[in-house]
Amino acid sequence: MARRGESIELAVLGLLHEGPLHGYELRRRLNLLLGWGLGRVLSYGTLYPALKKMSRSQLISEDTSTPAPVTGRPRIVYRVTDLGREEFQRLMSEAGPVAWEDDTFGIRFSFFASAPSEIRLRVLEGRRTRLEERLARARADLARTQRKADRYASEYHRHGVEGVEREVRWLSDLIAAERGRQESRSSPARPVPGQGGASTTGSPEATTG
Amino acid sequence: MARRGESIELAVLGLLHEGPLHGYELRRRLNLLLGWGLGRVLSYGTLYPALKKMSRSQLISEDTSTPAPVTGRPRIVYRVTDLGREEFQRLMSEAGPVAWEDDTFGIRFSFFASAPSEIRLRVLEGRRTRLEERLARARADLARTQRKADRYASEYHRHGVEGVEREVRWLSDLIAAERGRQESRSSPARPVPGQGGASTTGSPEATTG
DNA sequence: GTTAGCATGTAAGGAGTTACATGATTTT
DNA sequence: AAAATCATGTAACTCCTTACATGCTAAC
Repeated sequence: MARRGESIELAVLGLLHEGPLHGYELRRRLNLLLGWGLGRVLSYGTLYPALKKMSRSQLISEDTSTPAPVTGRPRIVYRVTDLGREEFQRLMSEAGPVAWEDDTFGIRFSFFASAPSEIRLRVLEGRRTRLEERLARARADLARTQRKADRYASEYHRHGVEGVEREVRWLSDLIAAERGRQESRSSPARPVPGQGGASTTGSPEATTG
Repeated sequence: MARRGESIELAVLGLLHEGPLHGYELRRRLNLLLGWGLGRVLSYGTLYPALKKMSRSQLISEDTSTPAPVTGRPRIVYRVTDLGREEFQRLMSEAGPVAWEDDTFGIRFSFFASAPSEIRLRVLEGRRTRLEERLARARADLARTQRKADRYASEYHRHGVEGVEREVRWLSDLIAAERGRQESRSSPARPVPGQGGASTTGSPEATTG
């Protein structure tokens, strides 16, 4: 399982929810958004074929009407279709392990504003549980191999474990905040900054499970 | 240029320095050693072809003499050759950017015990510089997009930056320890900080600006 | 007048995954 | 009797990267 391919798809869908974009700008945003921004960058060799594929499966539409402002070339502007919006909600609601994997979690989290609170909470809690399971295993490994493993190897292991512990604390804070927001639902004094762009408050499918 | 391909090669070479191993056991150690241990595991579809390739290029040798103890199958025991040892030292000494990439850094660090202090220091400092460059860029991005980015996206960004800052502090501690070890060469056996137990020094003040 | 940024793509290939194939032994 | 662990491999596939191809405009 653990489809990696969905990561770009989800990210593109999420970005296009805020408004239409062309490939070049999409890539720039993607690089900022994803871990790509730190170090690695997404190549055109990945992006453009992915866009073509999504276009073929009707998740997004191509619009060549607006000519490029800088160059004279037919700049292609992409928009989410209704099918794309459906798919986005489906992907965001995905409750299975895929939602807690390292690579897709970051993307999901970044687009939390476009998902209902129940789903946010479910993804956050699932992620935390997953990390705690890992921690248990990792700590067991550490204790078991500490005697024979050399200093550097076990120091690296220890550092990794500490990093996961830090993320668990972060998740716990977020979960608490999310719960607080859910409880005070009756008084919408502090809504999630939905950014106006996509006013698709209609039928978020809520929870599927 | 086979940048990523070196990670398994280096890890196998490093593990075999401690003694001969067969594929199955090698994979188990690799999973503990690398980030693979947390979550993902290395598949046989990667390992065995990689071993064959290394065998062809004389970095390791196959030994089918010892029969499998459990099954009757011809268990293949791998050993580092002299050429493999040379290659290992060469890879460990690699001062270029490859040595600071996320994926190869962890492996290099885990095998620091097999490298001289100068190389350890060089790799640690290179890594820290690289991370600090990233931080500068990431913080600039954060400041620039903070206005328009929504809460969740920027929170994720912030969390990532904080994680990198944490790693920089970790590296600085290690570098200081390494320098201390270099200066007092006559009296060795100064341990790497953090050996004594789970002393999580997570101070809440993490941001520097 | 050359570098940098805008803008869209294709071709070749690397690295790794899943699924498949085989079969023995130990544990449940 | 079934399941897990030991043990080695191959084939097909996916995702992504690098290098290439094209050409226009703004800035230095």
